Amino acid sequence: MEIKPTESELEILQVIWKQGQCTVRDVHEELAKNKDAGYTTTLKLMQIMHDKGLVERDTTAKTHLYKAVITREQAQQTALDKIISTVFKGSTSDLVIQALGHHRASKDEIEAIKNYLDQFGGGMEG
Amino acid sequence: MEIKPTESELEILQVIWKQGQCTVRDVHEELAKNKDAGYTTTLKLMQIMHDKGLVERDTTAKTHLYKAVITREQAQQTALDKIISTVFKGSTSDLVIQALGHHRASKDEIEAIKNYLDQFGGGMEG
DNA sequence: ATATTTGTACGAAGATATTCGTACAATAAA
DNA sequence: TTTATTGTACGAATATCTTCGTACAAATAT
Repeated sequence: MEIKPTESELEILQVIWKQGQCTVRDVHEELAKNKDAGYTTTLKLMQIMHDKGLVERDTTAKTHLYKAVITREQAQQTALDKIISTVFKGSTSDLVIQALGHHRASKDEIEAIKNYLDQFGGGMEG
Repeated sequence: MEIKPTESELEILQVIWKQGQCTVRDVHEELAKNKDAGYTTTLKLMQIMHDKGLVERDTTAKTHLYKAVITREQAQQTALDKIISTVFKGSTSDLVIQALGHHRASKDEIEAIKNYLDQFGGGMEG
Protein backbone atom coordinates (compact mmCIF):
# COMPACT_ATOMS: atom_id res chain seq x y z
CA MET A 1 0.00 0.00 0.00
CA GLU A 2 0.91 3.60 -0.53
CA ILE A 3 2.52 5.33 2.40
CA LYS A 4 1.30 8.86 2.61
CA PRO A 5 3.50 11.20 4.64
CA THR A 6 1.70 13.65 6.87
CA GLU A 7 2.25 17.38 6.83
CA SER A 8 5.01 17.32 9.42
CA GLU A 9 6.61 14.29 7.93
CA LEU A 10 6.80 16.09 4.63
CA GLU A 11 8.61 19.00 6.23
CA ILE A 12 11.16 16.58 7.54
CA LEU A 13 11.47 14.73 4.26
CA GLN A 14 12.22 18.00 2.53
CA VAL A 15 15.26 18.52 4.67
CA ILE A 16 16.42 14.97 4.17
CA TRP A 17 15.92 15.14 0.43
CA LYS A 18 17.93 18.31 0.28
CA GLN A 19 20.80 17.07 2.40
CA GLY A 20 20.75 13.43 1.43
CA GLN A 21 21.46 12.09 4.86
CA CYS A 22 20.65 13.70 8.17
CA THR A 23 20.89 13.45 11.88
CA VAL A 24 17.90 14.43 13.93
CA ARG A 25 19.76 17.58 14.88
CA ASP A 26 20.37 18.50 11.25
CA VAL A 27 16.69 18.28 10.57
CA HIS A 28 15.74 20.05 13.73
CA GLU A 29 18.05 23.01 13.15
CA GLU A 30 16.68 23.40 9.68
CA LEU A 31 13.07 23.28 10.83
CA ALA A 32 13.85 25.67 13.65
CA LYS A 33 14.44 28.39 11.10
CA ASN A 34 10.76 28.49 10.29
CA LYS A 35 8.94 27.14 13.26
CA ASP A 36 9.73 26.35 16.83
CA ALA A 37 9.14 22.91 18.11
CA GLY A 38 11.23 21.07 20.65
CA TYR A 39 14.06 18.80 19.66
CA THR A 40 12.33 15.72 20.99
CA THR A 41 9.34 16.48 18.83
CA THR A 42 11.45 16.17 15.73
CA LEU A 43 13.12 13.09 17.13
CA LYS A 44 9.80 11.44 17.85
CA LEU A 45 8.48 12.24 14.41
CA MET A 46 11.54 10.76 12.77
CA GLN A 47 11.21 7.64 14.88
CA ILE A 48 7.62 7.31 13.79
CA MET A 49 8.66 7.81 10.19
CA HIS A 50 11.10 5.01 10.66
CA ASP A 51 8.37 2.77 12.04
CA LYS A 52 6.26 3.60 9.00
CA GLY A 53 9.10 2.87 6.64
CA LEU A 54 9.38 6.40 5.30
CA VAL A 55 13.00 6.64 6.33
CA GLU A 56 15.75 4.18 7.13
CA ARG A 57 18.59 4.77 9.50
CA ASP A 58 22.09 3.79 10.34
CA THR A 59 22.35 3.18 14.05
CA THR A 60 25.97 2.18 14.09
CA ALA A 61 27.11 5.33 15.81
CA LYS A 62 25.46 6.90 18.78
CA THR A 63 24.03 9.61 16.60
CA HIS A 64 21.80 7.97 14.05
CA LEU A 65 21.82 8.85 10.39
CA TYR A 66 18.55 9.02 8.52
CA LYS A 67 17.90 8.61 4.81
CA ALA A 68 14.65 8.88 2.91
CA VAL A 69 13.15 5.68 1.60
CA ILE A 70 10.63 7.29 -0.67
CA THR A 71 11.96 9.67 -3.25
CA ARG A 72 10.84 13.22 -3.73
CA GLU A 73 9.39 12.15 -7.07
CA GLN A 74 7.24 9.52 -5.43
CA ALA A 75 5.96 12.02 -2.92
CA GLN A 76 5.30 14.49 -5.71
CA GLN A 77 3.35 11.89 -7.60
CA THR A 78 1.29 10.91 -4.59
CA ALA A 79 0.53 14.54 -3.85
CA LEU A 80 -0.41 15.24 -7.45
CA ASP A 81 -2.62 12.19 -7.73
CA LYS A 82 -4.46 13.25 -4.66
CA ILE A 83 -5.20 16.80 -5.58
CA ILE A 84 -5.97 15.99 -9.18
CA SER A 85 -8.65 13.64 -8.01
CA THR A 86 -9.94 15.71 -5.11
CA VAL A 87 -9.99 19.23 -6.47
CA PHE A 88 -9.26 19.07 -10.17
CA LYS A 89 -11.98 16.65 -11.21
CA GLY A 90 -9.34 14.34 -12.54
CA SER A 91 -8.12 16.85 -15.10
CA THR A 92 -4.39 17.25 -15.37
CA SER A 93 -4.64 20.12 -17.80
CA ASP A 94 -6.87 22.02 -15.39
CA LEU A 95 -4.18 21.64 -12.82
CA VAL A 96 -1.46 22.77 -15.16
CA ILE A 97 -3.35 25.81 -16.30
CA GLN A 98 -4.32 26.79 -12.80
CA ALA A 99 -0.74 26.37 -11.65
CA LEU A 100 0.64 28.50 -14.44
CA GLY A 101 -2.02 31.11 -14.09
CA HIS A 102 -1.51 31.89 -10.46
CA HIS A 103 2.09 31.19 -9.88
CA ARG A 104 3.40 33.12 -12.84
CA ALA A 105 6.28 31.01 -13.87
CA SER A 106 9.28 32.88 -15.17
CA LYS A 107 9.92 33.17 -18.89
CA ASP A 108 12.60 30.55 -18.62
CA GLU A 109 10.28 28.18 -16.87
CA ILE A 110 7.68 28.69 -19.52
CA GLU A 111 10.23 27.93 -22.18
CA ALA A 112 11.22 24.80 -20.36
CA ILE A 113 7.65 23.66 -20.24
CA LYS A 114 7.06 24.41 -23.90
CA ASN A 115 10.10 22.44 -24.87
CA TYR A 116 8.88 19.64 -22.74
CA LEU A 117 5.48 19.70 -24.37
CA ASP A 118 7.00 19.58 -27.81
CA GLN A 119 8.23 16.11 -27.03
CA PHE A 120 4.74 14.72 -27.31
CA GLY A 121 2.55 17.35 -28.83
CA GLY A 122 4.74 18.16 -31.79
CA GLY A 123 5.18 21.72 -33.01
CA MET A 124 1.82 23.33 -33.47
CA GLU A 125 2.45 25.46 -36.49
CA GLY A 126 5.58 24.21 -38.12
CA MET B 1 -6.59 33.38 7.55
CA GLU B 2 -6.79 30.64 4.97
CA ILE B 3 -9.33 27.94 5.67
CA LYS B 4 -7.98 24.61 4.64
CA PRO B 5 -10.60 21.91 4.10
CA THR B 6 -9.73 18.49 5.39
CA GLU B 7 -9.85 15.33 3.34
CA SER B 8 -13.46 14.53 4.16
CA GLU B 9 -14.53 18.11 3.79
CA LEU B 10 -13.09 18.11 0.32
CA GLU B 11 -15.12 15.07 -0.62
CA ILE B 12 -18.21 16.92 0.46
CA LEU B 13 -17.23 20.11 -1.29
CA GLN B 14 -16.81 18.21 -4.50
CA VAL B 15 -20.43 17.15 -4.41
CA ILE B 16 -21.60 20.64 -3.56
CA TRP B 17 -19.50 22.19 -6.30
CA LYS B 18 -20.93 19.78 -8.80
CA GLN B 19 -24.53 20.25 -7.80
CA GLY B 20 -24.40 23.86 -6.75
CA GLN B 21 -26.69 23.51 -3.77
CA CYS B 22 -27.25 20.45 -1.66
CA THR B 23 -29.11 18.95 1.19
CA VAL B 24 -27.23 16.71 3.56
CA ARG B 25 -29.02 13.80 1.98
CA ASP B 26 -27.90 14.79 -1.51
CA VAL B 27 -24.33 14.78 -0.36
CA HIS B 28 -24.71 11.62 1.61
CA GLU B 29 -26.24 9.64 -1.23
CA GLU B 30 -23.46 10.75 -3.51
CA LEU B 31 -20.75 9.79 -1.04
CA ALA B 32 -22.46 6.50 -0.37
CA LYS B 33 -21.61 5.42 -3.90
CA ASN B 34 -17.95 5.22 -3.00
CA LYS B 35 -17.75 4.71 0.71
CA ASP B 36 -20.11 3.82 3.48
CA ALA B 37 -20.44 6.14 6.37
CA GLY B 38 -23.59 6.85 8.34
CA TYR B 39 -25.90 9.69 7.48
CA THR B 40 -25.20 11.52 10.72
CA THR B 41 -21.52 11.45 9.93
CA THR B 42 -22.10 13.47 6.80
CA LEU B 43 -24.48 15.72 8.69
CA LYS B 44 -21.96 16.36 11.43
CA LEU B 45 -19.20 17.10 8.96
CA MET B 46 -21.37 19.58 7.13
CA GLN B 47 -22.28 21.26 10.40
CA ILE B 48 -18.62 21.57 11.23
CA MET B 49 -17.95 22.96 7.78
CA HIS B 50 -20.61 25.51 8.48
CA ASP B 51 -18.95 26.45 11.77
CA LYS B 52 -15.67 26.86 9.94
CA GLY B 53 -17.27 28.99 7.28
CA LEU B 54 -16.61 26.60 4.44
CA VAL B 55 -20.29 26.40 3.58
CA GLU B 56 -23.31 28.53 4.21
CA ARG B 57 -26.85 27.29 4.55
CA ASP B 58 -30.42 28.25 4.18
CA THR B 59 -32.33 27.06 7.23
CA THR B 60 -35.70 28.42 6.20
CA ALA B 61 -37.17 25.03 5.54
CA LYS B 62 -36.82 22.04 7.76
CA THR B 63 -34.35 20.51 5.37
CA HIS B 64 -31.40 22.83 5.12
CA LEU B 65 -29.75 23.79 1.89
CA TYR B 66 -25.99 24.06 1.74
CA LYS B 67 -23.84 26.08 -0.62
CA ALA B 68 -20.07 26.29 -0.83
CA VAL B 69 -18.47 29.49 0.37
CA ILE B 70 -15.06 28.81 -1.05
CA THR B 71 -14.90 28.15 -4.73
CA ARG B 72 -13.32 25.16 -6.34
CA GLU B 73 -10.67 27.50 -7.73
CA GLN B 74 -9.76 28.71 -4.26
CA ALA B 75 -9.45 25.17 -3.03
CA GLN B 76 -7.35 24.32 -6.06
CA GLN B 77 -5.11 27.24 -5.35
CA THR B 78 -4.70 26.34 -1.71
CA ALA B 79 -3.91 22.76 -2.62
CA LEU B 80 -1.42 23.81 -5.26
CA ASP B 81 0.30 26.30 -3.00
CA LYS B 82 0.72 23.64 -0.42
CA ILE B 83 2.23 20.95 -2.57
CA ILE B 84 4.38 23.34 -4.53
CA SER B 85 5.98 24.46 -1.32
CA THR B 86 6.11 21.10 0.39
CA VAL B 87 7.20 18.74 -2.37
CA PHE B 88 8.14 20.81 -5.38
CA LYS B 89 10.72 23.07 -3.76
CA GLY B 90 8.64 26.04 -4.74
CA SER B 91 9.01 25.31 -8.43
CA THR B 92 5.85 25.55 -10.47
CA SER B 93 7.51 24.27 -13.59
CA ASP B 94 8.68 21.17 -11.76
CA LEU B 95 5.10 20.54 -10.83
CA VAL B 96 3.85 21.06 -14.34
CA ILE B 97 6.44 18.80 -15.87
CA GLN B 98 5.87 16.10 -13.31
CA ALA B 99 2.13 16.34 -13.82
CA LEU B 100 2.38 16.08 -17.58
CA GLY B 101 4.95 13.35 -17.46
CA HIS B 102 2.98 10.94 -15.37
CA HIS B 103 -0.56 11.73 -16.22
CA ARG B 104 -0.11 11.78 -19.99
CA ALA B 105 -2.44 14.52 -21.01
CA SER B 106 -4.19 14.02 -24.32
CA LYS B 107 -3.03 15.79 -27.46
CA ASP B 108 -5.86 18.27 -27.13
CA GLU B 109 -4.94 19.02 -23.59
CA ILE B 110 -1.37 19.60 -24.59
CA GLU B 111 -2.50 21.98 -27.30
CA ALA B 112 -4.66 23.81 -24.80
CA ILE B 113 -1.73 24.22 -22.49
CA LYS B 114 0.56 25.40 -25.25
CA ASN B 115 -1.95 27.98 -26.35
CA TYR B 116 -2.26 29.07 -22.81
CA LEU B 117 1.49 29.43 -22.45
CA ASP B 118 1.69 31.57 -25.55
CA GLN B 119 -0.29 34.21 -23.71
CA PHE B 120 2.62 35.15 -21.54
CA GLY B 121 5.64 33.45 -22.94
CA GLY B 122 5.27 35.02 -26.32
CA GLY B 123 6.69 33.23 -29.37
CA MET B 124 10.04 31.87 -28.46
CA GLU B 125 11.82 32.80 -31.62
CA GLY B 126 9.89 35.77 -32.95
C1' DA C 1 -54.59 10.17 16.60
C1' DT C 2 -50.66 7.30 16.46
C1' DA C 3 -46.69 5.38 14.26
C1' DT C 4 -43.10 5.85 10.92
C1' DT C 5 -39.98 8.44 8.43
C1' DT C 6 -36.89 12.29 7.76
C1' DG C 7 -34.58 15.80 9.56
C1' DT C 8 -31.27 18.63 12.95
C1' DA C 9 -28.36 18.99 17.17
C1' DC C 10 -24.87 17.50 19.73
C1' DG C 11 -22.02 14.69 23.05
C1' DA C 12 -18.71 11.50 22.98
C1' DA C 13 -15.90 7.55 21.41
C1' DG C 14 -12.12 6.26 18.26
C1' DA C 15 -8.42 7.24 15.23
C1' DT C 16 -4.55 9.77 13.91
C1' DA C 17 -1.20 13.45 14.29
C1' DT C 18 1.58 16.53 17.05
C1' DT C 19 4.02 18.03 21.00
C1' DC C 20 6.60 17.57 25.03
C1' DG C 21 8.54 15.77 29.51
C1' DT C 22 11.22 12.52 31.70
C1' DA C 23 14.36 8.64 31.97
C1' DC C 24 18.51 7.10 30.94
C1' DA C 25 23.04 6.04 28.22
C1' DA C 26 27.20 7.78 26.15
C1' DT C 27 30.28 11.30 25.18
C1' DA C 28 32.74 15.61 26.27
C1' DA C 29 34.32 19.11 29.42
C1' DA C 30 35.82 20.66 34.11
C1' DT D 1 35.99 11.64 38.63
C1' DT D 2 32.26 14.58 38.58
C1' DT D 3 29.39 17.65 35.79
C1' DA D 4 27.40 19.21 31.62
C1' DT D 5 26.10 18.14 27.05
C1' DT D 6 24.14 15.43 23.41
C1' DG D 7 21.81 11.70 22.14
C1' DT D 8 17.80 7.92 21.99
C1' DA D 9 13.47 5.84 23.80
C1' DC D 10 9.05 6.24 24.94
C1' DG D 11 4.75 7.35 27.65
C1' DA D 12 1.42 10.50 27.72
C1' DA D 13 -1.05 15.01 27.08
C1' DT D 14 -3.08 17.81 23.21
C1' DA D 15 -5.10 18.67 19.22
C1' DT D 16 -7.56 17.52 15.26
C1' DC D 17 -10.39 14.59 12.39
C1' DT D 18 -13.84 11.08 11.79
C1' DT D 19 -17.58 8.33 13.09
C1' DC D 20 -21.66 7.22 15.37
C1' DG D 21 -25.46 6.97 18.88
C1' DT D 22 -29.14 9.19 21.01
C1' DA D 23 -32.45 12.85 21.74
C1' DC D 24 -35.87 15.24 19.92
C1' DA D 25 -38.84 18.09 16.42
C1' DA D 26 -41.48 18.15 12.22
C1' DA D 27 -43.65 16.00 8.46
C1' DT D 28 -45.82 12.02 6.48
C1' DA D 29 -48.36 7.75 6.39
C1' DT D 30 -51.64 4.48 8.47
